[in-house]
This record gives sequence, structure tokens and C-alpha cells, in this order.
Amino acid sequence: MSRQTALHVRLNALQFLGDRDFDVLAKLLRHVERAGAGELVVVENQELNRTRVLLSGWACRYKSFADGRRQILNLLLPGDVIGFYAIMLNRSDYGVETITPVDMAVFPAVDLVESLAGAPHLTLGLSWVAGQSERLLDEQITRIGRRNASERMAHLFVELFLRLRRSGFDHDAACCLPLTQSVLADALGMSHVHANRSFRALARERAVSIRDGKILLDDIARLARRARFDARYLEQSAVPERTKRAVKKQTML
Amino acid sequence: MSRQTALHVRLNALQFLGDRDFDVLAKLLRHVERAGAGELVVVENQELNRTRVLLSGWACRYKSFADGRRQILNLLLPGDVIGFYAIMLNRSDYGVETITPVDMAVFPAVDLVESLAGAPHLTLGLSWVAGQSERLLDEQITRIGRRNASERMAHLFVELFLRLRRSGFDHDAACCLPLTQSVLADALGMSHVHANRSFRALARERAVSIRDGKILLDDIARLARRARFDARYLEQSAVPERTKRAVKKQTML
DNA sequence: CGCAGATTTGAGATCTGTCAAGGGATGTGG
DNA sequence: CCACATCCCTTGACAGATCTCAAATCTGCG
Repeated sequence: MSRQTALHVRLNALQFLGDRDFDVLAKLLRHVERAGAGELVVVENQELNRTRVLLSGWACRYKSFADGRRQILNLLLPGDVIGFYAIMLNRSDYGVETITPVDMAVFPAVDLVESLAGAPHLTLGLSWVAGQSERLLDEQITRIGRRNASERMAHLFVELFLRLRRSGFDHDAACCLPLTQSVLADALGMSHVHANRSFRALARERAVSIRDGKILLDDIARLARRARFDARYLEQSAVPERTKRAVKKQTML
Repeated sequence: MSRQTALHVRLNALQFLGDRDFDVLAKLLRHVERAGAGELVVVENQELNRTRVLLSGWACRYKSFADGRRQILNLLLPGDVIGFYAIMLNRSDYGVETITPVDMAVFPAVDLVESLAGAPHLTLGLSWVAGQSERLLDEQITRIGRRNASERMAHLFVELFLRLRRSGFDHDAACCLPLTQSVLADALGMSHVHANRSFRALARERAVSIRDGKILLDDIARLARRARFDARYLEQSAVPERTKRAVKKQTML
């Protein structure tokens, strides 16, 4: 059961986990569920006691308003974790909806307590994944708060491209995004009309295009320039030596 | 050393930690540093290997652009943790700057490994704090993405009020915010001119005012109505029973 | 007093939202 | 095959929100 999921790719890149950690992880991810496109996975303001790991397909995490507007907080790609904090919070104040058909590993959040107790490397590995996703939220805030519409869109495209790359997708696959312009609008905090205009602007510059209902990123470099993209927030920096030593000492006790 | 810091108040509200957990916490928070207003605590893109807990005073976490614009990601209040993930990330891609003079407990991030190893309740308590702060980021995204200027401002005011309340401040103290309108503008993703106009609009409605350079929240109820504030994302829900049981079982092994 | 920083206001330019409508693709049922 | 519905993309026109530039006022402080 050492199937290379996107989460494995990310954790492997850390060069920090051992065989036993991956065994524990495999046990957690044993049970897989499948869902179609546009299905609700987590309902806003309802009890949440399961943790999921997206194995394939896309989803989004969002908050919605009484009048129907919604804001997508986060696009979820293979290798992303849903409901990591569900151990301590019994309600989710966000919803999760699939964008494409997906495969997800599902397990009771509380299983993390037992599984991680004997696996300090995996514990830190997963909390590193959680930290990475928090940095994505940071960047989502600056994207929406301090960039205009077409910069926002270009910036998001580059981020998605790089996130896919680091999860093991090759260049071409990472250039093909299964997003409608309405989803883009919800993710970027703008109206779908304006999302379309911004998209058209990028398309006129030959940076993007549409084929078969998918968005194609034709010129990543141009998009990155357009958005003044600074990739540092996505870097997979190595685990500090001092951390490795400290964990090793714990393991030996 | 059972001084009731704001972090203690928050963790106590969980009714989950025992005396030993608080002992471990006290040891972590032993060393206290002090900084004046407007000082840099964490520098963007520099090494970060310390974790801090804000004991008194205000600070903000931000990202800045080459042209001088900046986006505040998060306002940091007493009881908030800075650099929780510094164990695994050796660089911070955000800066932290004080707004008022502050007291902070400071310790090497790596100490968390050893301290938390024998304190599963504290571990979960702190990860619950981390989860709460992630929910604040979620709300910051919807605030900026889907609300207009004066709603944003009213919404932030109510959030700050409630966060102060839950950290042990009384009603009057929680109504007094040491923020300039430029800081507000950076936090809300708007220009300082527009921040002023929005503030004036709220002041005309007698919802807020200024005295001695501080912002006074004169009518919380009106602000909450104005922002259609939904407090659920700030609720301190109890720790699920199943989690308590699972942790107890671990502790006994 | 004089300076620096914060607040305030006006005017005009720019960006973005809303409303409205049309086109294209796809799928369903007759 | 056609009629019809649905969903997504696209565009125009106009209204409204927000930004930028500029300048005046105010406040605390040395």
C-alpha cells in the first residue's frame, strides 16, 4: 500500500518521514470514498468529525451569505487535507464542495490522536502541511486585498500551476484547470461578469485560453510577470536540522 | 507561576487542560521580552526559529509589496501565538510589527517538540488555538472579498471586540482600539482615504468615535447589524467527548 | 514655534458591479 | 430531427464604489 498519492509526494519532498510513518499514514488513508462533480462534502455549520485527504480531483472550501453570494476561501487540489482541526472543533463554519469528480480518503478525525501519538515525524509532517495551507490563506488575503482584478486572476493561475507541480503533476497537466469563470469569480472576490472581462484580457495577451470547458495556461511566464508573482511563499524549504535532532531525541526515549 | 495571561484564559475556557499542562506552558513562557510601539518583531523573508506569545499589547502580521503597499493579514491581540509553525519552516514570508508597546513570551520554536511530547492535552489545546486563528483568516478573506468598505470596517470592529472579550477584557476595555486609520486601511484592503470616509460614515451613525487617538466602539449592536455579523466563527465550542476519551487513553498508556 | 504624523475633505479618474441580452454548447424528450 | 431547457461564456451600457492626487486641518511633542 505504498501508492504514491499527491500527499505522499509532498511529504516525501520533506525527506523527514520514515517507513513507519508511511505505514501509519497508509492505515489512516485506507478507506476511500468517491464523489461526483458539484457534490457537497462538508456542509456549512454542521457537525464535522471526519478528516479527508483529497486523492484526485478538485474541490473548494467556501463560506456563503444569506443572499446567495459566496466566497471561496481555498481551492483544494490532490494532496490537500480537509478538516484537519476537526478533532477539536465539532462544527465547520465553511462548506466544501467538489468541482470535479473526486477520490477522497476519509477517516474519523479522532483517529489522528492515536495514530500520531507514536509517530512524531508524521505529526510534524502533517502540521507542516497545515502550515503550508495557512500560508495559502495569507496569500489569498493579499491577492484579494491589494491586487486588481486581472492581477488577481493571473496570480491565482500561477499559484495553482505551482501547487500542482509540487504534488507530482507534469507541466502540461498542471496547465489545465477544470474551473468555470463563476468559480474563479467566487475565489477572487469579484462578479462573474468582471471575472470574464479579466479572463478575456489575459486571453487577448495569449496567456490563457479555453478548450473543452477547461482553462489552459498557455504562457506561465507571462502570467507570473503580469501578477508580479513571488514564489517564495510556496517554497518547500527543508526541515531545520535542530528540529530533526529534537524529534530524534524524543523518539529514542 | 499561574499568572492568568490571555492565553491562559482561552485555554481555560476549553476545560480540557490539567495542572501539568499549565506547568509545561509556564515553563515555555518563562522568558518575556518587551518591545515599543512600531517595532519589527519578525522580518519578512528572514529566518524565523522562535515562537512568541503576545502577553499584552497589539501587533499585526502583514505582507508588503515592493512599491510600499502592504496588506495586514491578521491583527494580533494578547493571547495570540506568533510563529507556531516555525518548527518546520525556517523562513517567515510575513512580517510582524508591533502597534502598541507589547510584552511577549519568547522561546525557541524547537522547544515545542520536547514540551509537547509529554502533554497531549496541551498539544491539542495549542493546535486548537492555531485552528481558531485559521478561522480568523477565513473570515478575513470573506470580509475583504465580499463586503463593501463600511461593512468591512464594522465587521472587523465587532470581531476585535469579541476576541478581546473572550481573552478576558471587560466590555469597556474591549471597546477601545489602539488603531490608526492607516492600519485599518491596510487590514481591510483599501486606501487610507477611503478608510477615513468609511469611518466617518460609521461615526455619523454614532457607532464609533475617536478619543485620545483611540477608536471607541460606542454601539456594538449597531456595528453588528451594519455588518450582518454572524458570530458563529468565533464560538468557543466545547471539545468533543470522543476527543477527550481518545487523549485520555493515550495518556494512560 | 515648528515639525511629523494622523485625520479630513474635494475633485476627477478608474475600477468594478449590476442589469440586460445574446450566443454557443450540451442534453432531454417528443 | 426538432423544440426546449440549462449552463456557461460574452458583451454593452450605466451606476456606484473606490483610488489617486492634492490640500487643509488638527494633534502631540520637542
